[in-house]
Amino acid sequence: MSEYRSEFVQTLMARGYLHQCTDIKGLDARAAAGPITAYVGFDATADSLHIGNLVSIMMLHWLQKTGHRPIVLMGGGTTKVGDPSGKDETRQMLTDEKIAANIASIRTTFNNFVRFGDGATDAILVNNADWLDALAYIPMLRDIGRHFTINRMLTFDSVKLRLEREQPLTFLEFNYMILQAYDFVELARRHDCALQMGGSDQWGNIVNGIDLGRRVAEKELFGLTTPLITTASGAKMGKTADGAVWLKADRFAPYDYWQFWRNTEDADVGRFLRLFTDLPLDQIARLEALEGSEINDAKKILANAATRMLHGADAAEQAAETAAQTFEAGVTAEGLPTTEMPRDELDAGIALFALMARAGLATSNSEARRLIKSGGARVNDEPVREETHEVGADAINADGVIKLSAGKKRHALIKPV
RNA sequence: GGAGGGGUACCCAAGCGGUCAAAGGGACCAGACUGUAAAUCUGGCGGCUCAGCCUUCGAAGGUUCGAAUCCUUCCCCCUCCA
Repeated sequence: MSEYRSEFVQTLMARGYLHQCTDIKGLDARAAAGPITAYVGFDATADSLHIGNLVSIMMLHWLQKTGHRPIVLMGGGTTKVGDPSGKDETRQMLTDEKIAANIASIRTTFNNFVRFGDGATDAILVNNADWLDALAYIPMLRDIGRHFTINRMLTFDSVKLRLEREQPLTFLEFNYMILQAYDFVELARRHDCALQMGGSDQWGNIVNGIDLGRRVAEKELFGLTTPLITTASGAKMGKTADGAVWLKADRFAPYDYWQFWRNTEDADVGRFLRLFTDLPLDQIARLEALEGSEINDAKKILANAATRMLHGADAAEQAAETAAQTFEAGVTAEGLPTTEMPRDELDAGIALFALMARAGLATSNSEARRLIKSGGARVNDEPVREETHEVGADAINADGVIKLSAGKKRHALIKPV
């Protein structure tokens, strides 16, 4: 039924990963003819990727699953330069040590999405600092720089925006697009990489790489971008009460990650199942068709599958179990975020608002007071409206902890030690 | 270089001597309704053991009993002219 022959392109189309492609027919033909190598570049400005990177990561997953070889490109070199896209101001400089530490931290995220190794379609992870750091200035200018006109570089949004606002754009940052283009050429030479994938904001940079590849390496390269994922209500995905949805467990716990998916809007369930899980399409079609409260089952499956992909089966199961106990059985679940507290401090008694803040359910004592006053606070599932309510050792429940709740969804445990 | 306009809380944006911890909207939090959904309605939305106090309206000074509001200097943005 599909007009495409390669399983890779068919999958991209069917699951909704494709936004733009430089030559979809050509890419399809290449992928149908045999294994291709493709890459996605990731920034090393933080020690964790976030949910905005997930679509790209999933594309690498499908790439491999449909018989091709993924390259994870860590931007160890380009991070030193700083992508000016979408940034009003020059980004602060990171030290080499910090960048190296970030890369080391990020790389573990990929373990569950792609298989690394030495086989023909095994994924590899490379750092563009390996070649960018060693570039010699004059040869670089002569070999690469001559293919870029300032006229064209000035038309790029990332540059234009800065200039229009009279915000400084340093020569360093101005070079970013050249380096990213060069990355593609280098990967084509070293690893016979033929395709770059990325978010829709990367289109311009990707096209640059393709042009450069044709000129200096005489290779035919392809590029494709993924759509920007928003929720059905139009909000940008991944904003929560306290910031971004991170992919590293120490920044965003697996339980919270599971909850994030569990709370997906009805209208997004099918789309998210296709994008963020590896469940078969026919199963997704059935789940998507569920109506009314039955769609909650689909959301649990989404949460399980998405959490499993990132954090593994055990973590997913545990999160699901914690959620089932908390929301369905109404018992105290061990898996909730737990804060330890010295026993003697608890014996002395502490005001509820201070305890809520300490447990991370409010960012300040004032916020905790408001929360309690507005009726959102519970101690061991009993509503408490008095902000200065003393909590002491007598509040320790049968499970040996104190369960605090902020609203219906956020829970935390205080554990005496 | 000349002439105007402007910088207000997470974001947009009112206020232009006291009644301003600062209108309104968005985001966010809680309550109601539900299905741990959306939409809707209600309340909240600087900090502090909080009927009170403390710190905020680009920065620093000043006038005044009293300043986000007036004056001085400085920094930054926008528009038009050259």
